[in-house]
Amino acid sequence: MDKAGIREVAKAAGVSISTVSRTFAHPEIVSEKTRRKVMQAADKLHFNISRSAAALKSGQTFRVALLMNEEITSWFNNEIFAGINSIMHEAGYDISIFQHIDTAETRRKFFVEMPVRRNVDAVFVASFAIDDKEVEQLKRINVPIIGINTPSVNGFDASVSIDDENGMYKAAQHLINLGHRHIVYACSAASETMDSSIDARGRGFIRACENAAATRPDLNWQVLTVPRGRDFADSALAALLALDSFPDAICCQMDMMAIPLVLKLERYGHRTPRDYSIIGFDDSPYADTINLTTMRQDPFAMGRTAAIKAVKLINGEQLETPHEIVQARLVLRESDALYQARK
Amino acid sequence: MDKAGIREVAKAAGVSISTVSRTFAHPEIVSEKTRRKVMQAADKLHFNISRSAAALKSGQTFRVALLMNEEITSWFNNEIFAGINSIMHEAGYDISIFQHIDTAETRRKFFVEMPVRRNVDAVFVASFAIDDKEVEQLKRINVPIIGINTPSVNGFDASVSIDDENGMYKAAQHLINLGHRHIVYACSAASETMDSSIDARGRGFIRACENAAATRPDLNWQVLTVPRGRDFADSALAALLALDSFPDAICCQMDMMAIPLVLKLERYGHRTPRDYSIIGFDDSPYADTINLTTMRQDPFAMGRTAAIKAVKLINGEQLETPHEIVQARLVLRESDALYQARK
DNA sequence: TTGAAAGCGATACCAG
DNA sequence: CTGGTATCGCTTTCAA
Repeated sequence: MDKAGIREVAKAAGVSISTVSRTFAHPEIVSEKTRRKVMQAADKLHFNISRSAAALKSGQTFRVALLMNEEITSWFNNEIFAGINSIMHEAGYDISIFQHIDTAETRRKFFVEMPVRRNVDAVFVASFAIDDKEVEQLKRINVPIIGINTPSVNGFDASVSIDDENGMYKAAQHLINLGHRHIVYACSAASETMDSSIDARGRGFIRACENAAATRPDLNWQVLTVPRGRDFADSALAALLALDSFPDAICCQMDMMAIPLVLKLERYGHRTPRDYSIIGFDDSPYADTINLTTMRQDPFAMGRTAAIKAVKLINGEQLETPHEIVQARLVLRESDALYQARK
Repeated sequence: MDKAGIREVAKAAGVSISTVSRTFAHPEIVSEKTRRKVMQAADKLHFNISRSAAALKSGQTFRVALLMNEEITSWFNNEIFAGINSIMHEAGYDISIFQHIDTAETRRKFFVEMPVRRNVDAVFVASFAIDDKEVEQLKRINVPIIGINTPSVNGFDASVSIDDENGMYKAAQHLINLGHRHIVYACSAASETMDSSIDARGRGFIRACENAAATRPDLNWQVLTVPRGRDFADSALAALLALDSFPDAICCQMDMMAIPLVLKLERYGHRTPRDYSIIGFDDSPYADTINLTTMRQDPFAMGRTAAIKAVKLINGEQLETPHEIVQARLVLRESDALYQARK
């Protein structure tokens, strides 16, 4: 019943619609008196400005896309999203989320459909690589493309990534420096359909171990890969317990691997740091509660950084440093100790 | 350089813009041949339809608002959001998130600003109460208002809520049935500025205990309230350890209270279920990992349910059951056991 | 089945 | 500082 149009407000206030428009868009160039009149009328009529109309005129959509592999309910994705939103919401943008861009089918669907059906002012790609053809398709919509933790930065207008390789290198090095002899890297298998940024962590581990092996011939290290999926941690637990000898150090691809391991290994007589050292990656919830030594990254901050870049790009500004790399930081807690031979 | 307009597509395809529009909006009423021509031209020109223009015409904004107290990074809010998004995204809507509507100031700001600046087709209110005046203000924007876990359903067009009171009643009753003598309810203080749905849990606990006390005069129960904030779990831990006698059962307001407690109490010699029973509420991450008995709720499903209602409401449909209440379910794991007198 | 034309609601340029 | 007016890109009768 109440269609609070700009016109009726104009009429009620006794001014033109141009003036009403100005009152909202550029209040400073409208006379104090007129402004008050308009505002009063607007209030009385429960007038809301139409974003769609404003968007149409301006050519912007005030909407950005966020592409991610897996679900938004994962710790990482959620933090990224919250970080992006903390900037974009203030700036007047909403976020359109595209989840599970992780199978050939959903990817195809996305890259065909999204440019046509959704309109966005920028697109964020989180944690996975898109190939050249896909970049090409995205470019058609002619808006900035910002990468977050993308394995390659090719075709992106801006990006912020954590140095996964080096982060895990440091984690492994820490374990090596503690004197450990038998180190295993526990990780879930890489996806076959996509190149995920997390895969670089394994390479960091291997590099550290290979380096060390040169001067430490007694160093025994191995990569233990378990299938992806809901219970990758249980799979790793089982695989670990089935080893010829239990390792004295475990390097985990992520905290979500490490946390269940320290909790459950205890039931099998392996207690950290008494019996083995373990290190995680992420510093995600409960890492501090269980005193897990881990590599900290701050995806919320990365989301913010990416969003700030996006806003600048949208506004046509140039970026000083379009591509940023951040380092993970070792946070020492109590799941690691100097190597001691088992009695 | 490339302004892929509907007009140039029309020209390129040799048809009118009406036909181009129809090809996208109602493909079925366009002849096969024409449709192909149009699609081809559209492809070639990298044409993307403008949502803003479509929205303007249709009167919809294809955007909904989600109001929540606290942050979206909490487990509950994140699940709710993911649930809503799983439906709304498919239906073509994006979600505008308003966080921290939890102080007098932010609330005022929100209720004044959002109706004016943002346009939405529906608004979701998650986990807190809004007062009559605020409902009034929301109603001005004249769109459906859907509540999720709102203490009152007053003024809402639809809602889905968990029965917090009864859920916690059941949790407490379970502990009582186990024969426990000394039960404490560990919770963080209610917010002073808002009525949160979670507050009902405490009432459920109290009701169960008062009931039981009638026939069980030896039952010793108490409510242990700690300040809200980052380290409420540590506060509770300290408070628990400072009690005259350690309880034989702990009933927790939520898993995020229970999980750190079981983990940390162990260091002080209290092990569950050997020394005490403990029950959580939520069934949130790691509850299963540590074998926590808890009351399960499914916020993702609640988000979906709410979203489905919203879509119907937006489309002018009537709801069979606008207001739904769901029950939490006891999931038995291994943090509870029959009461046994301490040696 | 297709085309012409009238808006949807705001913006901004150009006069006054 | 304020008022007309063309315009943004699409949707939707109404005719043909």
